Amino acid sequence: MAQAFPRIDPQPDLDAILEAMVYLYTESRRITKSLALAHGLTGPQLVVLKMLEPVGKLSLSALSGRIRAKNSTVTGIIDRMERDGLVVRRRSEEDRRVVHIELTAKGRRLAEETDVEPMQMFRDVLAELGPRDSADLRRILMKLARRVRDVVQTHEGEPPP
Amino acid sequence: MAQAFPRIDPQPDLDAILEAMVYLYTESRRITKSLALAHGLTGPQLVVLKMLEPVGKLSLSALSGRIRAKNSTVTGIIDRMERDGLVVRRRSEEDRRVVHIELTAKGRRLAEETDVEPMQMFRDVLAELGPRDSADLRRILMKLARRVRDVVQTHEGEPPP
DNA sequence: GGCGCATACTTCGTACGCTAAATATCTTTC
DNA sequence: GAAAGATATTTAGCGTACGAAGTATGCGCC
Repeated sequence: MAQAFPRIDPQPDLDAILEAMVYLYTESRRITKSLALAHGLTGPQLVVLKMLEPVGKLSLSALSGRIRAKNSTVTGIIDRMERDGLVVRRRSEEDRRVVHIELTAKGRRLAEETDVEPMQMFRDVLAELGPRDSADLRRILMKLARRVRDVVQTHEGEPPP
Repeated sequence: MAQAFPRIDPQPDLDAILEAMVYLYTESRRITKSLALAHGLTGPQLVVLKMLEPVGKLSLSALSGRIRAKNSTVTGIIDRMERDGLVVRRRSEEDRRVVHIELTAKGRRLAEETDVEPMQMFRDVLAELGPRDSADLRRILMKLARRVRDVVQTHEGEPPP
C-alpha cells in the first residue's frame, strides 16, 4: 500500500509548508553562494573544501555520496578545483579504479581562513529556535525523510517503459 | 544585533535537521523530474505548465517570482517550451516591456493530462502527517522563513567591495 | 519635450546537475 | 585462468541557474 495516497483531505497546511521549505532552501543556497564568492569559491566548492578539511582526502564516490550529487557532477566540480590548485587527484594504490581527492596546501589554507559553513543562513536561524521547536522540527523531518527513503527504496528499478 | 550568532551551544539537532531538509528537498526534486520526464517535460517546465493552467497566461516576471528563479533563468525555460510548442510569447499592449506567456492548445492539453504535481513526493509524505505534526511543522518553518526574510531584507544593498 | 532613472526582458559566459555511454579495473564463477 | 558481471570514474549532451551587461520601454520632473 506504499503507493496509495488517497488525498481525501487536502490539508491547508500543506502548501504553506511546501512554500516555506522551498523558500528556506533556495534562499539559503543563494546566500551561501554569495558568501562563498567572497572567497573566490562557488557553493559546491565550499562544501567540498569543508568536507575535505578534517580528513584531508576522500574518494570521488565518497564525496558525491555525501553531497548528494552524482559522480559525473562531482567530476566537474573537482575539475575546476584542480584547475584552481585547491585539490589534486591521486589514484588509489589498493584499488586502481578509485581516485582520491586531496587538499593542496593552498586548498587547506583557504579552507582554514574561510569561516563560512554551507547553508550558513539556515544554520543561523535554526540556532535561534528554542530547544522544544528544535526537537519537534527534527523529529518531524526525520519522520518524513524515513518515509521518503522507504518509498524510494521500493520503487527502485522499475521505471516506466 | 541581527548578524550576531554566538554559536555558544552547538545544538546537536542542527545537523540532523539540515541533513533531513537537504535530503527531502533534493530527493523530491529528483523524483519530480523523473515523473515529469514520462510526459516529455523537465521539472521546471512542469512547474510552469501547472502554474499557467488555471490562469492561462502570466508575465515572465510573474512566473520567475513564483518559481523563485531569476528572469534570465526563466527566459531559457520559456525558450525551450516555446520551441516545443507548449507556450507562446505575446507582447503586452498596456506595457510594451512586458511579455505574456500563454499556454497553447497543445500546452493546455498536456497540462490537463499530466497528473503529477511539482514536489509530488514531498506532498505525499506530508499528507501522511497527523494534524498536530502538520501544524507544528508549518508553524516552525514559517517562523524560520520570517527570520530569513528579515535578515535578507536588512542585508540588501551592501555587498563587500 | 527631453533627460535621467527605473523596470521588463534578453544575451552571454560560467557552473552545476542529470542520464547514457565509454573506459578501466576489480571480482566471481566455472 | 579467462569470460562475465560488478564497480569507479570520465565524457558528452542537455537543461537549469546565476550575475552582468545590453536593449527597449515607461515614468517623473524640470
